[in-house]
Amino acid sequence: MVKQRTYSKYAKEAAFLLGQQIKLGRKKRQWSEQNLAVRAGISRATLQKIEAGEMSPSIGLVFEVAALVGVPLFEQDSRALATSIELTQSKIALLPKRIKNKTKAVDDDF
Amino acid sequence: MVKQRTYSKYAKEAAFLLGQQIKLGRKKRQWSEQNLAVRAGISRATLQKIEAGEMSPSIGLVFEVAALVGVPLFEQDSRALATSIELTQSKIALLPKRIKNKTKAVDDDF
DNA sequence: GCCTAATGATCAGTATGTTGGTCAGAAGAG
DNA sequence: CTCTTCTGACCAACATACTGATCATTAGGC
Repeated sequence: MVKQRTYSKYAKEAAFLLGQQIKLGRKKRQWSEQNLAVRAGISRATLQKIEAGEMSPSIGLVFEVAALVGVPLFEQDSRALATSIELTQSKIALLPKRIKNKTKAVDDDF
Repeated sequence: MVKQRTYSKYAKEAAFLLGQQIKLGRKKRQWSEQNLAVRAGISRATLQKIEAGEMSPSIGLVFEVAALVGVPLFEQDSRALATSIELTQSKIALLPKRIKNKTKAVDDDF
């Protein structure tokens, strides 16, 4: 039995772009797939899925590989991540702890 | 038997930040966990892992949820993704198709 | 204060990811 | 041209994610 999950175009493109950037980063470092796979502690088969931009690999493995080849996640400066986390958490703290049954779209957006 | 995989600090922070941003985006839209889970077509248990920034969920589910609540992935402008993909692919095309056994770090970086 | 529903947590079963192996084809070095 | 090994693709076995359910706690509407 198949589950046949569907993904939005945006999510698919983002995953694909991330995979391409990882492949680019690997090549710039002149690492073979096998080489990078060993460094990341994963199998070559999984690395191939990641670079192909498939949706199935775990986010942990993808981010780990991205970090290894120097693909910037969110922030250009890696030290800025912690700052962004704090900022985001403080924003969450300003909102009510629970959402009551509104289902209305307020959409303040970012 | 446990596998006990380890992740770099950078990868863990990135995943955590993404989870926090998703939680923030959900609250801004005043959607309950259940509400967002249904929209994304996933279980609430999985959504909780995603928002907690755990490394195990698949990148497809994480990106899909992020897209739903409007968290920007890579580019602020969602239309820019396709452009970035092309740009990255053209960069890859400039590099040799195969990496020969060097293992040297050239590190052109980004 | 009461009552409803959101959240946080855990569980067993099923679906799926991940691995290690293998194979064919071909790019690149000499 | 020759030889090495990188890449792309596929497989069965095992590890793990995902689900749907349930329970306790408690925030927030009235």
